[in-house]
This record gives sequence, C-alpha cells and structure tokens, in this order.
Amino acid sequence: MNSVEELRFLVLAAQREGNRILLDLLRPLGVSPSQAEVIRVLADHGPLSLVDLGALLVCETGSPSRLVDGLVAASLVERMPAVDDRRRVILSLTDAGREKEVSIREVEATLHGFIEQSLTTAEIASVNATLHKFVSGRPAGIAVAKRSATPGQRRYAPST
Amino acid sequence: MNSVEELRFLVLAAQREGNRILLDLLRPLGVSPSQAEVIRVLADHGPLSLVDLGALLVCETGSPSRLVDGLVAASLVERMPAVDDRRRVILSLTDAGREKEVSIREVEATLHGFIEQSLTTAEIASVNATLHKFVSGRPAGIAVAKRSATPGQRRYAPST
DNA sequence: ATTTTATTAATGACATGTTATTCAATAACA
DNA sequence: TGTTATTGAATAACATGTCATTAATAAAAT
Repeated sequence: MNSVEELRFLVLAAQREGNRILLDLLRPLGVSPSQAEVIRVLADHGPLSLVDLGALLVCETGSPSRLVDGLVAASLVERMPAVDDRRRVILSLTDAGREKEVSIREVEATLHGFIEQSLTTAEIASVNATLHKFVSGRPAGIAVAKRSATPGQRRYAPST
Repeated sequence: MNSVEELRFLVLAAQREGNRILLDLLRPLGVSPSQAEVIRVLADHGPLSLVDLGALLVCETGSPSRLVDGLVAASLVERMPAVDDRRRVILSLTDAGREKEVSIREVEATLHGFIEQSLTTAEIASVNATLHKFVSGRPAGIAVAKRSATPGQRRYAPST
C-alpha cells in the first residue's frame, strides 16, 4: 500500500476510532456525536436556521432536518418559525439543551485528554495544517474554519 | 476552538470530503466506498471468512454480513461454506468481481492524484506517522497496519 | 400584477455504522 | 459421553449520511 492510500485509510481509521470513543463517552448523556455537535454549534453560534446550522456542521451535508428532529423530540432544541420569513425555522437550545451542553463539554475534555496522551502539541498542529490544506474550500473545511474562528471555550457566563 | 478540538473536526472533515469525492468517482461503477474496500481486500488477501475480512476492514467493526450481502447480490463476491468448519463461510471474488477491482484501482489512482495535488509527499508521510500513533492498537489501526504490510499495487499479473 | 425562479424545510428512500440477539456448529471440559 | 461455553454468521433495530423530491414561501422577472 502506498503512502497516499495509507493516508486515506488512516484518516478513516482515526475518524472511526475517535467516534467510537466519543460514542462510549456520550452514551450516558443519551446523545450521539452528531447530536452533540449540533448542540455545541447552537450554543456557540446562537439561534440559527436549518441551512445556517448545516453550513456550520462537519458531520453532515445538506439541511440537518432529521438530526434536529431527534433533539427537538428530546426537548433539547426548540423550533420557532422566523417572523420575517415564514419558510425559515429558528433553532435554539432549551434550558435542558444548555445543561446538556455543559456535560458535553466535560465529555469532550475527557476525549481531548485521551488524544493529548497519544499525540504531542506539535504533532497536532502539524496534522491540522495539512488536513486544513486538503479540506479548505470544501463545505466541511469551511465549516471548520468558521467555527475555529470563534472561541470554543466560553469566556463569559451564558447570557441567560 | 483549541487545537485538539480542531484536529477532531479536521479529521472528520477530511474523511467526509474524501468519501464524497470517492463516492462520485465510484458512482459509475455501481459500488460504494465500503464495497470497494471489501473488493480490494478480497483481491489482495485472497479468500477470507467473514470475521477475517472484518479484521482487515477499516470501514466497519464487527462482521460485515450486510456489506457482503450487497456484493453477493451484485455477483461480485461468492460465498462458499468452509469444508473443515461448517460455521464459516469463505468469501472470494467472482470473475466479475476481479474485473470490477481493476476499475476500482483506476478510480483510486484518480483520487490519489487529487490528494497529491493538494499535499506534498512529506506532508502525507508526517500525517500518516501521527495518525498511526493515534490508532495503533485499536481495531481500525490494526487493520491498516496489516494491509499496509502487503503490496497494494499488484506486482504480477493475476493468477487467473 | 402575474408568472417564473429560487430558497427553505420536510420527507422518503437506500446504503451504512453500530449494537444486540439468535441459531448452528465447534470446542472445552467434567 | 454429555454438558457447557465459545465461535461464526445472519438478522433485527436504530440512528446516520447521502440524495431526490415535494410543498410552501419569497424573490425576481416580465
């Protein structure tokens, strides 16, 4: 197997193994990795329509209707019709959603701890730079860029 | 967003975007990326039982019964009961499967060309080394290691 | 103003990824 | 040998990821 092919499968392997770890860590919270991403994006980027949410998600292309369905059913996300455009729906976290987000951040911190145990800061920065080159310009790359431009760790208490 | 979190999403983004490119390239062949992986593994690693195949796949954990189902339905893979152990099933490529494999290798070469346009050889080697550290010891990492230990490009003509 | 085009969200369809369960066949063991 | 434990494959169930289609609304064009 040449290096490029190995890269393909190592990226796939890293995604799968990371997802499985996250799956295990999130199981007690009753949310999936994709659902956790939605909750984190809604927490960080305020109320969003479905398309705007979709543009910030890495986990899925297109409009994440079904993904949001599950979160609404779990009373973690609220759907509100937009006042100025009745096609649009505005999504925001409920109180329960905001509480869930705190737990999700704790789980993510645990996962990040695991990752930092196997990789050095320099290695992480190097991989980030290279992968960024590959995905830049594509939807998932744009989503990551938009989100990494904003603070992931909340600097102030929630405005609620 | 800190570097570790960015790493998580860049790995996810790279996997998703790469998969979408492969999906498009494979569409004319009528096989999915996962099915293509099965065909490549069967071609390179000879007849295998379902569990042995599963151990070489990165795309899935557990025994890939359903994945193989589709390939058997498409007459690309053959199921044969093992003579010494009637629980086991021996999977091998049909003639059509071997022809399909040739096309799959061409598609992969195209994809690898795309990747090599955005990344240098040194970058690829560096990412590979780092991601390998992360997945080593885990099932998907073991699968990659086993497969990269064998020649991915066929050196001799098929024995058929 | 009316028609046409574009956008938003929802829905259905199909293959995947994961997990748990079931059943047959083999292995281990008393 | 007879019983129990383990293994291999198949199956079912549920949420995902992708794509196509549809209905309602808004925007653009004539």
